[in-house]
Amino acid sequence: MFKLMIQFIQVAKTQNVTQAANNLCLSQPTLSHNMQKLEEKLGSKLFDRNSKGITLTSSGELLYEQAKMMQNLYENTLNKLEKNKLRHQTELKIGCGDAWWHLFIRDYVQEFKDTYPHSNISIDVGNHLQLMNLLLSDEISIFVGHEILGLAQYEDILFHPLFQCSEEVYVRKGHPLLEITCSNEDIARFPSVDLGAAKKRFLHLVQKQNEALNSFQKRHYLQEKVIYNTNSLLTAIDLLQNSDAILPYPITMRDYFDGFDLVPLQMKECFSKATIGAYLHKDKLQNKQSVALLEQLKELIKNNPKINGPF
DNA sequence: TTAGGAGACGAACGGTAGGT
DNA sequence: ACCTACCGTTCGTCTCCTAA
Repeated sequence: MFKLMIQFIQVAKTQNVTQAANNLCLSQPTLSHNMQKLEEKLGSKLFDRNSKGITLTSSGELLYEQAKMMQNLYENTLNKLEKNKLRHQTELKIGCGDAWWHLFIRDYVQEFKDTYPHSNISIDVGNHLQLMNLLLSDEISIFVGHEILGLAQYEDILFHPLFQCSEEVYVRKGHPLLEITCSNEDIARFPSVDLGAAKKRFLHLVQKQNEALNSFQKRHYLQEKVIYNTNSLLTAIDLLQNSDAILPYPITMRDYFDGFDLVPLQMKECFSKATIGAYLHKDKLQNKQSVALLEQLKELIKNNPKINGPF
């Protein structure tokens, strides 16, 4: 029926079956036959036929107006479907921790927006466990975060290392620890703000550093340790500003924290070093878009002065 | 694999206007 | 009145697709 309508529009437009047939790449008899079939299907006479050619009847005029509207609607629908397809084909679904958002993911998203202005963008910022859940349920196609041993040991997940990053310990201005050069034992006496996965890393580190202490001291310390648990960076900042709590966080966030009057402690030794990389499904490695995304991230890291060289 | 239907084509045909 | 050109219709045949 739709094909007949397209042919009808052409005939009505040219008021000439032969010319319309040429335009449609059909033979004139075929088109003539099809117009009769259309009249039969609709039960209305659409053309007045005479030796000079054809003219539209009032029913033909009415159908012509409606058919043009149908054609416009159809073309708009095709257009929208195409745009929708494109939006989903190029859709960016990425996850990261707050630190990596500020360090380079934000720049990547900006580039993506410029390249694909009509594409959907979905960014999840959170801790590793949340992001891993999103990755496993295909809500995001990739996420950037610390390497956590064991986290990528799911059968279908790969960790692709990108660079190494040192951590510092941030506190409010005027914090008592700012007067000294701190050891890990010094900072362990203060409450720590735990941003999701940071909790596990920190406890692991504290336990490791205290292996030399006797078991009584160790138990005593761990029991007394106060932890402010949150999954929001802004809440963590608020907690730091209004308490003596400490926050271990990547060195690349120093400028950002400075804007909130938070400063790093002077440490006797490097507090911690982590490998930062991209987690993605193994099967996504066959996907051109995912591979391109990984390459673009590597390029951004290479050109980012705040990152001390790629991994 | 095959039969039936749909769609397309070329050839032939019919009707009419305009020129001679 | 006849011829020619133009336009649409009808008919027979072929090809391709689909369902059994």
